[in-house]
Amino acid sequence: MNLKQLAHMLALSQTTVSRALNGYPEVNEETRRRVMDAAKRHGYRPNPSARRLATGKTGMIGYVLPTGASVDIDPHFVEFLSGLGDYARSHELDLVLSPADADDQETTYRRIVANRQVDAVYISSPRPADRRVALVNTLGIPFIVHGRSEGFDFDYPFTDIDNEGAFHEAARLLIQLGHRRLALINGDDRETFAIHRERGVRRALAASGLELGERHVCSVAMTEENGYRATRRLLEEGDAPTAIACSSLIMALGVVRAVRDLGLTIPGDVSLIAHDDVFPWLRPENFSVPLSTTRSSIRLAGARIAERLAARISGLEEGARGEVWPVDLVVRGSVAGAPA
Amino acid sequence: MNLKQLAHMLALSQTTVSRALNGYPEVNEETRRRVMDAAKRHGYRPNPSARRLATGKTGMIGYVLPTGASVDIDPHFVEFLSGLGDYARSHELDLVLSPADADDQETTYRRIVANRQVDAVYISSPRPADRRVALVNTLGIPFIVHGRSEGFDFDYPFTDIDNEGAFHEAARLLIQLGHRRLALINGDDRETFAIHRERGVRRALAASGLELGERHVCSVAMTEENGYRATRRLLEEGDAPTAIACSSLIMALGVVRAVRDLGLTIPGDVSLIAHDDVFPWLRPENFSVPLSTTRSSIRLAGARIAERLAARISGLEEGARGEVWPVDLVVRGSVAGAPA
DNA sequence: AGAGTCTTCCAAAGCGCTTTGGCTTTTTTG
DNA sequence: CAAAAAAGCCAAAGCGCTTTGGAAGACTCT
Repeated sequence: MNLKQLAHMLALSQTTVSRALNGYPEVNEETRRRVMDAAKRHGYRPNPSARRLATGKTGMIGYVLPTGASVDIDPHFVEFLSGLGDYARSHELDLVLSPADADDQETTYRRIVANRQVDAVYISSPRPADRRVALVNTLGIPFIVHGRSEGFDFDYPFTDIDNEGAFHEAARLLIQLGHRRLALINGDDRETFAIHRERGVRRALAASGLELGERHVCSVAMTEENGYRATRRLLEEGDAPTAIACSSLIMALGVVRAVRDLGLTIPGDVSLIAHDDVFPWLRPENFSVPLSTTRSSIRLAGARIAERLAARISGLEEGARGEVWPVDLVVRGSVAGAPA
Repeated sequence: MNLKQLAHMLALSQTTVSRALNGYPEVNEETRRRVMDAAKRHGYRPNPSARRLATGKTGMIGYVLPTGASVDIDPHFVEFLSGLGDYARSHELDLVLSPADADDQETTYRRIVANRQVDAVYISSPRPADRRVALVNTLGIPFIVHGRSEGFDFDYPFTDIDNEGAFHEAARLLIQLGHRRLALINGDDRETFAIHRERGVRRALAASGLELGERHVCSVAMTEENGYRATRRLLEEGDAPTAIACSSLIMALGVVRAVRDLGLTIPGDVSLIAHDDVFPWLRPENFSVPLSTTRSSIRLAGARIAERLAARISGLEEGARGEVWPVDLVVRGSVAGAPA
């Protein structure tokens, strides 16, 4: 059942039927009702390919997925996706993932924009002066950044969490508990979130006249193994920290294992605070010692990003407003006063 | 730059240019070269929306993503996606995720087929007599199932791993080591993979005249917490098992924690074998006691599914061939002879 | 040399929708 | 009550591609 047939059986023109269906004003309400009714009765659904060719609208949002043999997609992604999908579903939006060579995403961005394959895109894991953000900004497609970039001469719309504030609070708590030597096991420090977290820790330390030792900060891919290695290194060298802030629950698994392997305890010898993105399958309260965390649901962020993208597509949202969500600091058993 | 313009500047008809570009035989090689050349020089890329309307081909593969507040997307998904994306990239395929109410995916399948939104779909986590498989089969869109369904009167194409064989081997090893009371901590037993794994364990036990006790098998969502709970329950009751087979590395984290909490050791008191889908961020060799596993890279499966989908789209693959991959049994420190 | 075959190209008809520009008919207005 | 404005509808022109059904010219064959 296409428009032509529907129009024919209603003895109306395609124009009128189309307008009736799309809510244009220049059609009699009585007629509109008839059309709507017939459309529903015959299960008429406009062909998206045709509509797309005519309008350029696709009803899809895009994400360029970096791939490659050595590229691992972050497990956070799936949780983000849950939120995004949840919102998108209720608004009949689909998500198209365009895989791209991790080292050349630009080509793919250009393609999906030139081809009008999606109505909007989002960008995640941005770095300072991220080229994707600049590119997408000039290409003129609606977008939202999940996280923040920095150092542009233009503003852009983003949704981020207060990484700096979160790690500032975490560090401040540890300092108040008497810790003097903190360490930070961070994610890839080319990404803004990691930079912000480090900044937060440093700021808290500085406020008490302390510093984050050169060797007390490390930046690695967020795997269990890396958490383990970093911790071993930290604790086996001289000047070992008495407290660790850690950027991910998965790395924290490795931290806990390393501490145990060294015959030390949490929080007796080492206090630990990790960032929790809220995975359903790994909860900080269930660690052998319940883990203190800075908590922010990445799933909620996904839903929010979808919401903003939808708003931008339909013109409800404009401008370059950035929003920064506060982060909870949840204290559990893994922190204690510094050992004497 | 569109076809019309290109044709005009070459003083050829759109027909000829189109055919030259798409490799039809009825065009002079010399002409084809000219066309190809000009196309490249001017960066001509056919508009996919238009092509799509004309041919019905989209260059996209689809996946219906079950969503809902209480629905958690499996973290395996992201790893599968890595593989899929990796292959898809090299073939200029995009993946469209259509979020659907987890309880009504049928509507979404019908929509994406009726609308011709994708050229093919894949289905994951199938159950016996899975309605999605039956539906997609009758709808006539090319598809591949990742995993297996059962109990149809038709065949369908799938790629699965030998879950039964893997768990059969695992159980057999444990039995050979003298274990008599095995337990299985399984995933959702409405899904085929879980059924197959249980079958594998039972078959191995039966071969030695043993059985899988009623209370020695549990089927839960694969979270750390559920692994923990299941293990506590198993080990605290009478008739506690001396060996555990576990369907996921994430649950195994909980198993290990529970064993430790009870003051027991692996493999001294309990042997443990878990299934490993090969996550880059959590490796069995890095468990406090290196974990024996049945191993199969879900990432490779993703790539394979993409490959088969591409083959089906282009007509290179037909029929309903199912392929079953063997699974490695990797023995590490977490298994030992049964305690006396 | 005329008939039949290829080879190579083209005009035009879709694909199914939206949107422009205009044409009636009805309603409002001075 | 005539003129102007508004309401309601339509034909047709896109959107940019593929594909059908020729047709012209070159080649082969008897």
